[in-house]
Amino acid sequence: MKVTDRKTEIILTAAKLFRKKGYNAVSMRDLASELGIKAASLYNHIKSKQEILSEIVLQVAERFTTHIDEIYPQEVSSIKKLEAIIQNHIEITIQQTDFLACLNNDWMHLAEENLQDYLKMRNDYEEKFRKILLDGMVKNELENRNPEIVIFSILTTLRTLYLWYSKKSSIEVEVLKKDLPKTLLNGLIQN
Amino acid sequence: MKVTDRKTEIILTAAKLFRKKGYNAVSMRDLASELGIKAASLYNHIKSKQEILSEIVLQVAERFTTHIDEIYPQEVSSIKKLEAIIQNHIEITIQQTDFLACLNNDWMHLAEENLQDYLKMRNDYEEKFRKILLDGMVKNELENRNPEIVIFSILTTLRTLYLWYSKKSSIEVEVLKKDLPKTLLNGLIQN
DNA sequence: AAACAAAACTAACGATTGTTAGTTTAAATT
DNA sequence: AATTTAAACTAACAATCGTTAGTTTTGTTT
Repeated sequence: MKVTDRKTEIILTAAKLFRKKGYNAVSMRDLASELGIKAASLYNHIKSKQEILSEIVLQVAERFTTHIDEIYPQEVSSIKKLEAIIQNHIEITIQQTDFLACLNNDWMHLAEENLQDYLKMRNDYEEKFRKILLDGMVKNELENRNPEIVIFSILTTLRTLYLWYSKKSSIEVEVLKKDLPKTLLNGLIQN
Repeated sequence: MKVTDRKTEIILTAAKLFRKKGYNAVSMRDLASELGIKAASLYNHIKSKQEILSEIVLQVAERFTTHIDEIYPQEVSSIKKLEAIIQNHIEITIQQTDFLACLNNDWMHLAEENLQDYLKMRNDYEEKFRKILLDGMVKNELENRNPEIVIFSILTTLRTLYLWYSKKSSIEVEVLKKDLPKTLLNGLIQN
């Protein structure tokens, strides 16, 4: 019984390289070389370069989907839900930094069916997020403001968290978990 | 005297394609075909594919640099400065959507010297932004919160504004100009 | 009409791409 | 020890890449 099988190892290494140089800039020979083998040997473990990308992107996308499906129907305030979503983004960012970067940068290089699966998950996620936010505004838990702008601002920050996290890892994760929800939800200007 | 010379036309078309598919996924033949000519003909106007990328990225980067260099030393509140910076991002987003997308997605494909120029401009920009923010916190114009998290959150939203803008152009630009600063600076939760 | 410049063309180059076929080595199972 | 399986290898393929050289077409200026 292997702790990590070769396919997983290939995908993890691919994610690291894709993140650094982008999907199209990483050749199968680059990837093989990083693993200390020849390019042809990769095909004993994976079907194609495209399969590697789809495993990376869809795995993370499913994790987001699963979480929001769990949070969405709960009987708590919209603020609590938003906080839970933010925490989840932070955790995925920490645990799957490279995968998340691939999802952000290279999803458009997914082939037809994989691309459609991804886009569906992404739309469903945004739709649930939107409903939570609108619900909070209706119940006066959140300020009434253009919801699309708020959605965009929060989701964009969460999606690109990995850019910042890998640069400033000196700051404690706990500080991030405490201060990011404040920044995103409570605002900035003194009052 | 030409209204738009051929080189400019090539660069504009390239930016459009780079944005959609990424720098590495767009071949010189793709670009030529989009312009109705053959790939070799492009080289009557440009030196290399790399030159196209650097013209796109560095042109936008210089525009940001110029603006913050103008705002930075002014004798106004830090809030006013931040508002001006946000307005500038919105304007560049509207006027140079494709260029901005290229800067965000493909800057890492710049070759050595171009890459260094870009990174220097980017660092200088962030440094000035940071100083404006810290100054505002010292003067109690802004809430005291982890500045790196705030910087990240605001800059990330501004940088990726183009993603949202091109999707939701139905919303008036004026709404964006009014609501985005509020969202980024005033926060969300009712009080 | 002749001369010139600009901008397109055809053809081809060497390098690199993802991938396949067939073979050999190493490890696990009988 | 013999057999089977897993995972590496070499070699090569057709396609595509950015780019160059040399030529022809087009449009403008003398």
